[in-house]
Amino acid sequence: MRAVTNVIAHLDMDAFYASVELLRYPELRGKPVVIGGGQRHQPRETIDPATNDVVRSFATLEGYVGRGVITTATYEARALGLHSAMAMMKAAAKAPQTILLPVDFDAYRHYSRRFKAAVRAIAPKIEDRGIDEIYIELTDLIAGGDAHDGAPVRTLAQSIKDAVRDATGLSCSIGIAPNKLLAKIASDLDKPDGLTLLGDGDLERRIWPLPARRINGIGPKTAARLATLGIHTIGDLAHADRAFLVATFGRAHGEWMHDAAHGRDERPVVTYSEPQSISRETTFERDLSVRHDRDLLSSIFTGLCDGVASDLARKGYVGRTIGIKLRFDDFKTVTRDRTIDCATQDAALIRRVAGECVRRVALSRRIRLFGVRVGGLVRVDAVASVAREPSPSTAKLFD
DNA sequence: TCTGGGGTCCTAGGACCC
DNA sequence: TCTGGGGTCCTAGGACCC
Repeated sequence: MRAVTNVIAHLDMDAFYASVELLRYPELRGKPVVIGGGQRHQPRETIDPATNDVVRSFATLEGYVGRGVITTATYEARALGLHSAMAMMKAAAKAPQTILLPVDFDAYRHYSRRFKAAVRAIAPKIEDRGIDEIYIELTDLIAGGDAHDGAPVRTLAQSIKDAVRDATGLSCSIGIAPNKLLAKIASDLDKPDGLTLLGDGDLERRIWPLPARRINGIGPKTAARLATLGIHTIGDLAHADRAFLVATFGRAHGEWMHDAAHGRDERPVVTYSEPQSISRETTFERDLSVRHDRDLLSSIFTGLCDGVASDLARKGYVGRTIGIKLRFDDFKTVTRDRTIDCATQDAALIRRVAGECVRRVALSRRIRLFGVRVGGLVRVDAVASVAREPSPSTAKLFD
């Protein structure tokens, strides 16, 4: 009997937010465009009196002032050196004529639901990995055929890509491999509109030359540490001594990295998971002083608590662990939390407990970011009783 | 010209209980 | 009185991902 080879796909929408915007504004196709920032940069529509046509005008990065970052850049903008997570001010200095559009999460969620439904109609076992990517379990759909570089796999993947395009007008890239780790790397190998199959022998040829950073789970910190040890590629990592990696990075992390570099990964495709926490946070346009901006901070705080409470109610959860996050002007971040006896989704109770958490932090610097989080979630219909604040809290926040 | 917002998971120490 | 483990929960920070 032959061992069953798993067939797992990773599907990643191409420049998702930007591509959704291009459906709406097709005249921007082919131009450098970035999505991000606040809501100040909506396109303006005017009527051309001569032709009666609607004429849109778009903001550019030129003269951008603020703390926004790019969430998505079109491939044309990437060619200019712009990429997601880049500060908009920096991007403006680099390529001021780039068109800037505000984010519209409702639109992206709409297209997200559509592409996932289209995939599900073909392959029902999918794992959500956020708004624009999923893993797809294909093992059972490849009926006995050769899992690797066989026509059935490629045909199936192409039919998924076609279904996504039919449902949304958008392109995606798919990677197919024996596990999630390799499928994820594969989907990135031929972007955009890619379809990459990884089979026997491809590990050494196609994966080992890649930077170690391409392994999902090796971030900037770990990659930098690896680089100081002379480990740059996935192949370097695979050839590194396992005991040395364990000694340097700890048992769990060291063994995981070594296994990953050898393409070993046995995580299943998980079709459902419960949320662990719900949070709201905001970065201020300018750093706020506890002394001079107390009323403003207090009303922002109340707004965050109200937001978390309404998210909990809408999604049907209550939680016991209430916490806050503060980021200061030096970017140092502190968190405080407290677990209460009875789970809640009540805004006033969240506000009171979170306020107690704030009072445990020394507030000597100006504040850049404020966040409120509720964790330890359980479904509201699964608990016997829910805690509520008897009356609106009058406790002062910043005394 | 620095560095968003929403998450997950891991680690490590201390409290507390058996 | 001293000497132990193990298990679980709580808290704070950090790395990482989309």
